[in-house]
Amino acid sequence: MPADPVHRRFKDALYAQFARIGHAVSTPKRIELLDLLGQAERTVADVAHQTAMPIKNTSAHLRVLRASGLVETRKDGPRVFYRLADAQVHEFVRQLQALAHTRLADVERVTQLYLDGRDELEPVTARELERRMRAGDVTVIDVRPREEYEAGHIPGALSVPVEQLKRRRFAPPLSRQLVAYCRGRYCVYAVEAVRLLRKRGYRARRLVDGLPGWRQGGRHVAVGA
Amino acid sequence: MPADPVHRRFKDALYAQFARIGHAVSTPKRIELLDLLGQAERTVADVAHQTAMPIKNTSAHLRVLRASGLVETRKDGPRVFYRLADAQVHEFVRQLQALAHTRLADVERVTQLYLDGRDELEPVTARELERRMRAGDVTVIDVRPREEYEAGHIPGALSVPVEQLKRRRFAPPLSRQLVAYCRGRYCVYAVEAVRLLRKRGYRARRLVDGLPGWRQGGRHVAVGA
DNA sequence: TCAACATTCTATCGTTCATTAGAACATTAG
DNA sequence: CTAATGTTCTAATGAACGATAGAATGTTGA
Repeated sequence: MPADPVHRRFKDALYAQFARIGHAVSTPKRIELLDLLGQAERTVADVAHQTAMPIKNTSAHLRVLRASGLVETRKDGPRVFYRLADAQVHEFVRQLQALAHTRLADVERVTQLYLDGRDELEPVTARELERRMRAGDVTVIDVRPREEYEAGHIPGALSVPVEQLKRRRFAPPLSRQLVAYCRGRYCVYAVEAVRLLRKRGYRARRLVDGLPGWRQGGRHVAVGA
Repeated sequence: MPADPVHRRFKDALYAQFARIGHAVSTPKRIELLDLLGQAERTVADVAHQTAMPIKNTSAHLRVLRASGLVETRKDGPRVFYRLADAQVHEFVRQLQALAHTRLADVERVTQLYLDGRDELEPVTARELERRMRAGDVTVIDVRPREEYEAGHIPGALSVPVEQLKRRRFAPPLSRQLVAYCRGRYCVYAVEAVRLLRKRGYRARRLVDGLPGWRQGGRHVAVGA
């Protein structure tokens, strides 16, 4: 294989050029602008209004698009009209959107399958839960009776005793990932809670070994309401 | 025009999805990775080497590509193989490069700089090559690395990686007409090979647009050694 | 079980970039 | 000319991102 530095420099330069196009379509507002300009020639103020952006902002984006050669301008009096450079650009944007439609749908589906499949098989480890909580993509609920919660619980967890859960006192958005926990390995509250939540359409899992599992490894436990 | 906040939120969400694809191709190395993965399924270490990047770095980029659904993975033993998600991705990358080629004057300049007088090397069209091969008066050589040849090549072509060519491992009679090809329009292997062969007295030309150019039009591609 | 290897995860650093304010530049109307 | 309008330029800030080091994970073979 060519560790040839000349090849490398050439390739770097070449792909840097390609990336200029990619960069132009790497932001939502710019793609929306390209869509609008594909409809018809438009002024800055016009597209600014339609995209709900300040004019300055819009102007900056259009500048980037022009630097990448995707749009061209025409000046008429005080106004500047923008349009797509040619039909190939229109086709490119269209294909980008088609790709997003098919590929990202797949991503969602696969992710879902993966998560679901894993959910069936394995509860969450304390370690994994800790990581996910840091990432902020999971809500932890303590399904034991209130008193036990107050005596000690995972920091950040919500107190939602199973009784309340059954009465639907707890209704976060369906998109939210939930992790329930209770007393320990042989406590059925968490299992029941997970079953219930899944029936309602949530992605719910339970913490392995409950609160004791969390304590193991010296993790912090909060006390009080 | 709809200053309707619901419309706005919907549009923002929609274009944010599109931008995920755009973001994936907004950086030179990621486009280069997509090009490589379009040739054949590859391991992380493999593409890391070919793109002159540290493995960690490469892994991070591949992660982004996978999150956008453009590539997929397969695990075999300790190794992870990456490949394009489907043909649509290949086509998209191709179109991105074509767009860059036409829209960016700089692309032209850079290309000229490094591949001076490329057209003097008389590229052969796929159609013409096909005719000549049927007539049997030409030898086709694939100058890409062996793995890429095995992943797919023009039927009847010989695998002669440039390294071997330099070491004179390939020595047909001087009377033989040769056509070299590699990855595509921007691949320098074929150009280099043709120059080398001509210096040795052969009548050598290169296939325009390489293997992708052959594929276009639905021509058959052979797989294996 | 250990060791060796491939890859990914986590955290940090430095850079780039989107956003946005303020000033500047054109153009046209009066 | 001045004022009003439309647009761009310059600069500053904050968030996101790429690069990368170090630790962790997972897999294979001894």
